[in-house]
Amino acid sequence: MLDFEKLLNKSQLEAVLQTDGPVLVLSAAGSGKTRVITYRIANLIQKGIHPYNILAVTFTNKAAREMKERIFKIIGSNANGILISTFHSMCAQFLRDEAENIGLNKNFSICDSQDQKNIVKQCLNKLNLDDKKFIPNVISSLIGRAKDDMISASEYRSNAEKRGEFFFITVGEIYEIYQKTLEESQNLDFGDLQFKVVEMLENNPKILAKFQERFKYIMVDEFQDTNYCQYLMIKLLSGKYKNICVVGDDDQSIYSWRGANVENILNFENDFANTKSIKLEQNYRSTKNILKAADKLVKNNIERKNKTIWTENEVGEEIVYIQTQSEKYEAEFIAKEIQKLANEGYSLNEIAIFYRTNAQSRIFEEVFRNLGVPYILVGSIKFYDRKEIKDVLSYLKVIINPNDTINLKRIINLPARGISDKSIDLVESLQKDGDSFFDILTNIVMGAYTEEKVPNRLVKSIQKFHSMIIELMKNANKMTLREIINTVLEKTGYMQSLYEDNTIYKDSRIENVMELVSAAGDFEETFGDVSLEGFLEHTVLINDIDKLNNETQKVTLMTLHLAKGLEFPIVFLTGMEEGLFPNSKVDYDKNELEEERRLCFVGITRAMKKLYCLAAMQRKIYGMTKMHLPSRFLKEAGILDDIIDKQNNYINPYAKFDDYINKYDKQNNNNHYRYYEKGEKFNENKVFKKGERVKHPSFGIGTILDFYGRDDNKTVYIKFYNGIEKRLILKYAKLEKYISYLE
DNA sequence: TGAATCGATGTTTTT
DNA sequence: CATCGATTCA
Repeated sequence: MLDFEKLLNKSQLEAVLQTDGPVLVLSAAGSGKTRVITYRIANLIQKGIHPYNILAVTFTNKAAREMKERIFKIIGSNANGILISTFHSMCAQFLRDEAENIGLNKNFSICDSQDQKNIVKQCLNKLNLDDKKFIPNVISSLIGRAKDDMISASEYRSNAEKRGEFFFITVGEIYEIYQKTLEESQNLDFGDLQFKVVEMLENNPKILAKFQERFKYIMVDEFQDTNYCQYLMIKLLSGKYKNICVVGDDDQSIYSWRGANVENILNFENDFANTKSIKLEQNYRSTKNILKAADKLVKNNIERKNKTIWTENEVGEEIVYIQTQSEKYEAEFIAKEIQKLANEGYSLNEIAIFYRTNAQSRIFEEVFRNLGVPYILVGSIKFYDRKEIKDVLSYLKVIINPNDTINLKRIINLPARGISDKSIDLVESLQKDGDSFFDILTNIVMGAYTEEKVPNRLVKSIQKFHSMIIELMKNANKMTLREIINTVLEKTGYMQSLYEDNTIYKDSRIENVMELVSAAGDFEETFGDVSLEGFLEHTVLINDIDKLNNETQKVTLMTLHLAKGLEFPIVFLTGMEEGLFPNSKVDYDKNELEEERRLCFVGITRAMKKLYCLAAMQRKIYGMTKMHLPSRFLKEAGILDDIIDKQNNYINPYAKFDDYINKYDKQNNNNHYRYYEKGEKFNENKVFKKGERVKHPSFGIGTILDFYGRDDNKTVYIKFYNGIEKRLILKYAKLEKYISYLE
């Protein structure tokens, strides 16, 4: 028996023991919510609840896996049968289990956001719409949001018609065709997985009753990130026994642009009668200094549940703020600092570097590679998103389900086998109701059409392709995953085409495809699942971060979004600049600034011992060098004061942004660090460069003409405004940079 | 059909 | 700056 009273603090204990009825756990960052969830599950099982009746939902596979590991560590095989899963994997599983009862093909494919975008593009073509006006990215995200909100295509359209909004009426039309395309190809997108489950539960009382009976106890992690559809699902599933425990933190809601609805957590008590609310406010992760900054920052948000976050941890080190000349020196500074930290005894996997946008990772990779800092980059281009991987996966999907037209069309002429886009159009024109694309191919092969309708040459090409697919389908049953993939690579000529490819991608593509084969092998070993279906589902629903393991001696690089749920002793928050973070693309009027601020809060609260905040004065964005002021968040968090001294003609960066930008000397690109720490003046500079204007306490303002010597003897040659030219020992000269914005 | 070139475009992205 | 996609050219 576990002694919960010893293992948990008062509120944690309360949350663990309160097993029945709706429970809302508001857990501040680092307050041990995973601990609560795992012990709560342990408690349920100890009380005699069968694990089969327990469901725990998370958002990432990593979180799910960690939770499983921790539970099995605590109570071992007693936990067998428990369902700990992400919303999406869980839904995919439900749908496959119930496929027959709801008229779904059990072998449906799941398409990712890239596929979604491509399908939208196809729909635009069909409807003859301008993709400048109806940007595929925007449309697919609108469709995604609609599904999150449980709005079907027809509803979407009729809603728009009621409002008389032309743009959205058209979006509705696209949505309708998009949905038809998916259905015909027996594909589900991420939104569908959940939408269909809710639909299934709403329309089939028997199925609903079965699920309700099974999941007597339900727990949801990161509840602030749930969307309306997920919320409904949870409400339905817990409808009978009402043993629903949700855990979340409204201050860490950073996915509203993905349909997450903070209201779900804010209104939980109103929506579930007799909710027991528990607050976890003691932080076990960070030092007082770090926590103070995070708390100070997030208090600037108006829309939040009021809570105090506190810790008994040590005060710890001051937060370090560094401003560098450019993004390159930002990276170099960090590299050197990492070296220092490593010498102090920190291991590299204790260090993380966060940034707002993926583009920022590039310079870190470059600098770290040059300086030999081992790093692991999480996110950005995901392995399974790569073209060559998607190609091979498309083949596999077609082998499982030849009616998957979306993927069939993707690979039918890849490598080229004489079935061009025109040929595809021709084949489609022969389509009759109920026929899939593959059915028509079969008909053509069977000789159902005359030479006039389908030219002989095309029939031959299609025959070859068709028999190849049939052959692969037959063999797939008898082979291991690895063998299947290897056979596909060989028989389809795809591997051959990679070798014949003479672009710069050749080597990496071959390498990646090999990697896929070994990933399939790993999958067989780890999951003991040898089914192709299982592997394919894994490839769509898994994310890079899921593979992140803490064993490797490498520094972690990732976006702030990916950082949620993780913790590191040392954290570097980079690119803390106005325009970048908060990002200038967010709509400040639509509360999106508050979400940026929460993102910053998430970043700060990842740090356990030491936090560095970095900003670059200038940064290349899309090839253009732009000047940036330090982020307002630094000021809000009390990390950076009003550092610009008005007496010295320096303006307050938070007051006159444009002035500062316009008048900054853009020629400035000498190679030195230019940084100052908290409390120091903006003009703190030990290094000067030729042509720069300086201010001397007695001689006044002048221009640097040249330098002589080095180190302590370094002499500077200055021509002052009153005509006097002087040679001065730099070390003793008490020079300041002189930058006037008032001229 | 494939290479080549031009030009538009670029916030974050659990699944 | 770098990438992707569409159009054009061979």
